[in-house]
Amino acid sequence: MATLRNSRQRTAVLEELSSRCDHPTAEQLYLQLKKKLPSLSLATVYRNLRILQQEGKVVAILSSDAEHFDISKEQHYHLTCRKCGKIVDVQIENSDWINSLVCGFGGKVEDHSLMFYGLCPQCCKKDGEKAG
Amino acid sequence: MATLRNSRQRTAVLEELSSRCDHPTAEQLYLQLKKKLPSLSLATVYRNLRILQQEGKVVAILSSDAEHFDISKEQHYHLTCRKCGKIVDVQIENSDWINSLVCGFGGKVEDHSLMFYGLCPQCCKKDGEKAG
DNA sequence: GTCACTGCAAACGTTTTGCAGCCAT
DNA sequence: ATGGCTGCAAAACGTTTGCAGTGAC
Repeated sequence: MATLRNSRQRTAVLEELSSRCDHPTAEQLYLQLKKKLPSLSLATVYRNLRILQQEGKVVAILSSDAEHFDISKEQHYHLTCRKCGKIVDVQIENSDWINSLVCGFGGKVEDHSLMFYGLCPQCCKKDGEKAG
Repeated sequence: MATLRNSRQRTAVLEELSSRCDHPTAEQLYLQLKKKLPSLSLATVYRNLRILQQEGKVVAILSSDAEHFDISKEQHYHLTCRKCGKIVDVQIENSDWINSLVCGFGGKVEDHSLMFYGLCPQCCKKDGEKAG
């Protein structure tokens, strides 16, 4: 791989992603960043996200609508709210253990990706109020 | 929802999917089915896959290349081989536990989707031969 | 006869790519 | 000055939709 340079755009993508706690799509990221870098192009956002992904600094979250992105901090997972559609972080106990749940398999399990579905804390609270 | 009819095309999609142990994309399914139903259209395959998905007879598998499909049999998971790209079935112990692994979360966990990554049995065997 | 379904083609939204010029090293 | 990077525009990709005609009930 060629030696990477530090472009203002790549730095901005990584900083913006680090400062947000939602998990934006490339376009959401682009719309926000365009306010500070008006000449920014969506293609540049995509290119940098792919580069940062290869570097291991960013992880992609597959979703049925579009790909979402997250900075890769310590091990954690995501839950997609079936009501408001938001993707929120969740913590898990014993995540190391998940790969070893696979049984009777002749191959090799190295990694996994896990998405939860349900209600985010906000929507869950609203649901409780309505029911109560 | 309107009353469903039994079309030759929908039956064929479900049968083909049941008879295969790989997890084809809509297009792979289409190419195979076109041999028996030459007038078949890719749009019809997509439409029927969505209908069967809503009926709960088919499940979609999100992947970075394209959506893959599987008949919904008893609970099982998938592993994507990082060498040959195939998606293979894996069995898991105690899959009911997975939702309850989430801790300190104010929302509600109802479901999850889990994809493993590693080597399929075939590629794992080849790797062993090369190393040994 | 009704209306769910089909094939076709065109449209859609997301992501990638080719290119000429730009800017960090 | 090299060549990784940018913006732009066009293309490519997987998937969906509108429509007129067809076929299951």
